[in-house]
Amino acid sequence: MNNFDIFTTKLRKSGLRPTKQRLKICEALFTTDETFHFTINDLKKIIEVKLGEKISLATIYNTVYAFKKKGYLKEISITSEKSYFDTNTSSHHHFFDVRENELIDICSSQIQLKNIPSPPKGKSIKDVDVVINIENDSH
Amino acid sequence: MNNFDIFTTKLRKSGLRPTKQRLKICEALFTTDETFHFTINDLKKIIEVKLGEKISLATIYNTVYAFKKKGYLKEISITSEKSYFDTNTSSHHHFFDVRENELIDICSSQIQLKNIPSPPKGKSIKDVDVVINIENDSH
DNA sequence: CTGATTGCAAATGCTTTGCATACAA
DNA sequence: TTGTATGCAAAGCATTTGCAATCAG
Repeated sequence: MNNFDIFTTKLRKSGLRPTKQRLKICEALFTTDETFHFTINDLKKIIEVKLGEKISLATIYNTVYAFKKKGYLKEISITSEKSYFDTNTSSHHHFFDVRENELIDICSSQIQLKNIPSPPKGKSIKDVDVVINIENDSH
Repeated sequence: MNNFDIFTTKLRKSGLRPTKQRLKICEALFTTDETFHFTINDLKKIIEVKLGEKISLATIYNTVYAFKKKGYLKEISITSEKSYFDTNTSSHHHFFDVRENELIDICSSQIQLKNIPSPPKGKSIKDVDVVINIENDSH
């Protein structure tokens, strides 16, 4: 399966039609082997600079949130004014530098979580996020 | 030490003068034995309804962030458009209902975290947040 | 008194919405 | 062709800023 087919499938499964702009968004998100963290604005910049395409914010927002809902992207739980997303959708955790607003992945197998309590009645666990907030030593 | 003195001390230690408005904010935050979660807007409403005092958002923001910086309040790491704060500053974790935007405390001793990786060089760990995202079973 | 704080209103930044135009099917 | 998606601009919130009026010390 080539990239075009992969992207088209991802979009269709997310309930979106494979339009030119959305294929560009897929190209920015899903062509590199390495995963990365981004804000909506980062993504817009990447598409403009690397792919030479101007896409409206509205389209980027709705595509990213559709992918998040479908599980192709994860939103990261941090105390920041912007939303951060991660193309690494496997279960894993993060260091978050609170001064620099910088994220670093932590492999999920590295941290052991035990005795996770049961959720309230009628609720089930979607996922568990661990954020290790860090800052410069000089504090 | 009475409440007025406690509040005055907290404010002074946070680098703020004990003004009438700020004492009201303290009253809303630190008089109940039970801890609670709130957004800036929640806090404004609480002060208006329970204490019959209108305080400008600007004052609430800068007071809450001063208290956070000093460690009298904690900001909670969740994927939400608003900032959530917690008057419970002891180390503990949260359930977060992603549909209802509802937070529930989890006592820190309940969850066991092992093998927390070392932070990058020059950085030290400020704190560790665990968020268990939950949703209704009917999904 | 006097300088720091408040309160307001305006600005900012992120995100969402509405609608005419463009485009995939 | 035809209906859905896009793009733009404008609206909506949360949060921040600037400055004249107020108040704590």
